[in-house]
Amino acid sequence: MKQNLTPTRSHLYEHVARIGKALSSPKRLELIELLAQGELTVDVLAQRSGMDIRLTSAHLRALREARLVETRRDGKFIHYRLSGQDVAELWMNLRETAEEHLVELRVALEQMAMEPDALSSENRESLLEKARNGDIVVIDVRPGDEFDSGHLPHARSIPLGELEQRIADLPAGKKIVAYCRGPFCLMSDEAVRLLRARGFTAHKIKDGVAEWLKRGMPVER
Amino acid sequence: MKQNLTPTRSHLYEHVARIGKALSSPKRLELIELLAQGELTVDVLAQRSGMDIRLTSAHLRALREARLVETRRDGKFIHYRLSGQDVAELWMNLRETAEEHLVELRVALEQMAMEPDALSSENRESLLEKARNGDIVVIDVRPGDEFDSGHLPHARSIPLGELEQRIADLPAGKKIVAYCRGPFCLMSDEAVRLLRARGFTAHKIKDGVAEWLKRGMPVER
DNA sequence: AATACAATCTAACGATTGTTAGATTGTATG
DNA sequence: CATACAATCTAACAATCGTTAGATTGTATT
Repeated sequence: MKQNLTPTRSHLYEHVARIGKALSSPKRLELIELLAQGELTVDVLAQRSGMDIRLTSAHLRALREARLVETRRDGKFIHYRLSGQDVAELWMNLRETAEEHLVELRVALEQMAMEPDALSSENRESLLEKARNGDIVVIDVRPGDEFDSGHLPHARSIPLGELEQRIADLPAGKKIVAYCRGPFCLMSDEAVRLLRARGFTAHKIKDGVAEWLKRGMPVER
Repeated sequence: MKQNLTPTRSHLYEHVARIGKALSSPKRLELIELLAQGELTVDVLAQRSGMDIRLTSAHLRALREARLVETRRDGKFIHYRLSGQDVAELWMNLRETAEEHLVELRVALEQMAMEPDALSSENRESLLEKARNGDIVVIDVRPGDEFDSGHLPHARSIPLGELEQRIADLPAGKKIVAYCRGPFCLMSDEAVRLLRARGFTAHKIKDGVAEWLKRGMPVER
């Protein structure tokens, strides 16, 4: 990293490329996506991403050097968070551009996930409306702690692992709408499969909390 | 590039990371910025970026493999263009996030460029209004061919190199507003310096055509 | 003080990238 | 058909990066 005293044009691009570099690794992108849901410690990030904690730490270091994440110490634990809402939006922007232009990605997504209910900005509002009125039941199938750190309004927390036991709690006649972490998360697909097998009318939406926020929709705690 | 038959979660991030990788090189970012103004041939890109044509070609190849650019053959020439408006917006998004979080970038910009007129979305409209009424003169100091392929409404093309000779054409009493390629381009700064030395009231705006378009403003041909 | 645990640091490797330079392909023109 | 030129391809090198594993730091607990 040659740091000349008089900065030139090319230095400007080098700085921006630092951010690009931080976004050039699949593992780092996964970490950013996890952090888009809220602040997390290194070992939780390691668990959720399935990486070794040392590798996780190394990638977080790279993200911190690019100023995309910040840290906070709390006793033995170090909490990482995105340095701003704009970072989460940059990740989603990158993901959307990839989905737009990379056929391979679209194919892979179609193979893995079931077709979700389309969610334009109008029917995001109407979904909220129906959920408020109790016409539909919105369930959040992420682990309970993720629900606690922020979730869609009027959503009920039913972690995927507990869905089978708690399935009787759900009203038989109503349409169920499941969501999880976002477009790359498959827990809601699993939930919909299970619910349909038990005779429910169930759909998934692609949105996670981060996507919901990006569209200017409210999130509850 | 291991391509498994059954795609997994991690494959999804790998695809997105392909886009990130394409954005991880300063030279490639410069090419994207140039292309954000419109379609260009390889040798023009090489000239404008100051790179060897072979290196330019290699970087364009990387961009094409990430599907961020597309090509069109016209005789001996191959024209490159961004594969969509979203790519230009992704670049600007990346640049804005870098500017937001990297102090070094902000410092470098301040050292190199003069303070521009702030341009919120309201006074973008009012700038347009004043330019239409003839209260101010908007000059585009980029090379003439860049002006031809798209410019701000009511702007006059006065390439930086010709400004000194044509300075008499400008109305003495009116405020001059100069623009060029965007925030990383310094031609408008040079123009403002020259104009002020000759007694004009001159300001620059950071916007280039791409930034202007991103804000939903009209562009002329 | 000794132990436990979260997190980082360090060193090492193999793989990937950026760059350079020469050779080659493809198209238009005389 | 020969020449000119745009653009790509190929080979090679040094530099950088991702990953692994062991050693170390810092904080809380006993």
